[in-house]
Amino acid sequence: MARSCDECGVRDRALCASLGDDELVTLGRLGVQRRLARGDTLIRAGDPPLVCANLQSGVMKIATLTPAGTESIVGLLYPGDFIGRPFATANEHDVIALTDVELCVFPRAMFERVLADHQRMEHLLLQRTLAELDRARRWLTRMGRATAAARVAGFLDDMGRRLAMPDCQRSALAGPDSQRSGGVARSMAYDLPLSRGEIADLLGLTIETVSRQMTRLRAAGIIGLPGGRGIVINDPSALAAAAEEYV
Amino acid sequence: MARSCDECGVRDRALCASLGDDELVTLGRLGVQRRLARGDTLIRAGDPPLVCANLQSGVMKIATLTPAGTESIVGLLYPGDFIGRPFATANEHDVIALTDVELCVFPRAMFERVLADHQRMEHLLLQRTLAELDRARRWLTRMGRATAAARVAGFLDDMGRRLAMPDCQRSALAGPDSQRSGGVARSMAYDLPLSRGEIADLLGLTIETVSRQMTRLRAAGIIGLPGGRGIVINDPSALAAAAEEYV
DNA sequence: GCCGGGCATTGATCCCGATCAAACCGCCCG
DNA sequence: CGGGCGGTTTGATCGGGATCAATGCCCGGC
Repeated sequence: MARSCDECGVRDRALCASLGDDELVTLGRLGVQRRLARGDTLIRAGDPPLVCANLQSGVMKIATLTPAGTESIVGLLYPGDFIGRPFATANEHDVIALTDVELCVFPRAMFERVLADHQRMEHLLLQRTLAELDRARRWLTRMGRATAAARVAGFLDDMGRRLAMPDCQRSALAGPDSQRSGGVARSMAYDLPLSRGEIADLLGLTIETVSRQMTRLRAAGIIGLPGGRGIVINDPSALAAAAEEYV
Repeated sequence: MARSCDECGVRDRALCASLGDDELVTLGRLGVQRRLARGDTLIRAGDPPLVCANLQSGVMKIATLTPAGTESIVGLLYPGDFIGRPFATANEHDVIALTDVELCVFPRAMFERVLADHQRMEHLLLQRTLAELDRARRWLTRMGRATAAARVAGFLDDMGRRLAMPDCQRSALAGPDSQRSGGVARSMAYDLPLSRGEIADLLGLTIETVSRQMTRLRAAGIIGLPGGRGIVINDPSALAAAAEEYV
């Protein structure tokens, strides 16, 4: 666990990238390092928003309990991502660790003051939030019209791309063992941070359907399932194509 | 159509609410008033983002064409809403008029400069974007797990609430003929700005299913369908309850 | 009036994914 | 080594919503 911001693995990827070294010292004093174990809850829906945070390592989920009691996952958080809902009166969603995670946590009121004082940081947060909104809306069209096969393929594709990004290399997960080179997607392997049940919650499917679609993709030679949560993407372009199967 | 910002119906509801009267004059010179007819496209997915705008009256949709060619609607825009995607290199979605609309349009680069100069406006945009993200995520859980009945009920409920808000009173739509008073929801009537097909695109259903669910709600006495696009909500609390039918 | 076209409703049937049910597979612990 | 337990896979059946098809309704043009 990083002692100071200098050692922070996401120093130039998180919102803090908008700060100079001197400002960072000030912010560093406000934030406290925290570890959460897999399954721990950082933020609970309905509670007043007490904290904001930067995710340093691991993966978290943004989720809600539906009236029927099943959980719906509406987003995932990766290293470097900002967590929390400044300016709100209540949290809309739970934020829960999918793996063991490391966080840099700030009291919300204090964080809002920092935002007001550092226009570049507020600006960066705006850009990210706009991008996140686009991403949520892309997800929305997938939830609206994609078949079960396309949802699973799209999920595996997205996850592969995300975990291939540099800031996930040093995370608790097994790193991808190969990379995209020269625009051509090469095969890669990684461990899913989610259980089958969580994937089902994310995709609006059941565990059984997720499992069946995965075995279909394996039977087609597109992916390998070495056991546990391991995934091998043998044919990334076929996977991407499978993700386009819309109604 | 308003000649100046003073006459603008959404002056204190749009992003401009963050500006003083003097600043408003400057901004007013940058913006140009535009009318669009029902069905006209303001922004096309894939194009570089040339414009931002404030919606003054009418309703618009944010939509994408799926690989299969059907349209998926990922959001609606009402009077006072901000339109556009500053800081992006390409538009992710189409923005299309559902009714005749009035807009106040700005060149994007110019609008970005205004944001940089007016921290309060950028702040307001951030707050709205965060709220919009929450709304998109709430929608996401509905798309993931709600039954067809709950989707339709939820849509009618949301639309009723939105059109009951003050800034829609003077729009091209028939205004609601009664209001919620003292926290108790009263019956109301309005005209839907969307066709059955558009509702289907929004909810990830087919036209036939939307139609059937509406007749079910009418048969239950919860709503009335006076013809055309008219909607009468007889029993708002029953409608809200029907919107909670999740898997 | 009468026709024609666009949208909405209603009906019949089909199919994908949910549900119910039963193995199967590590993995930890005795 | 056996047994139990959580998670995953596989199988059989069911049902909600899609699909295919026909009819109805409204409105505008002539």
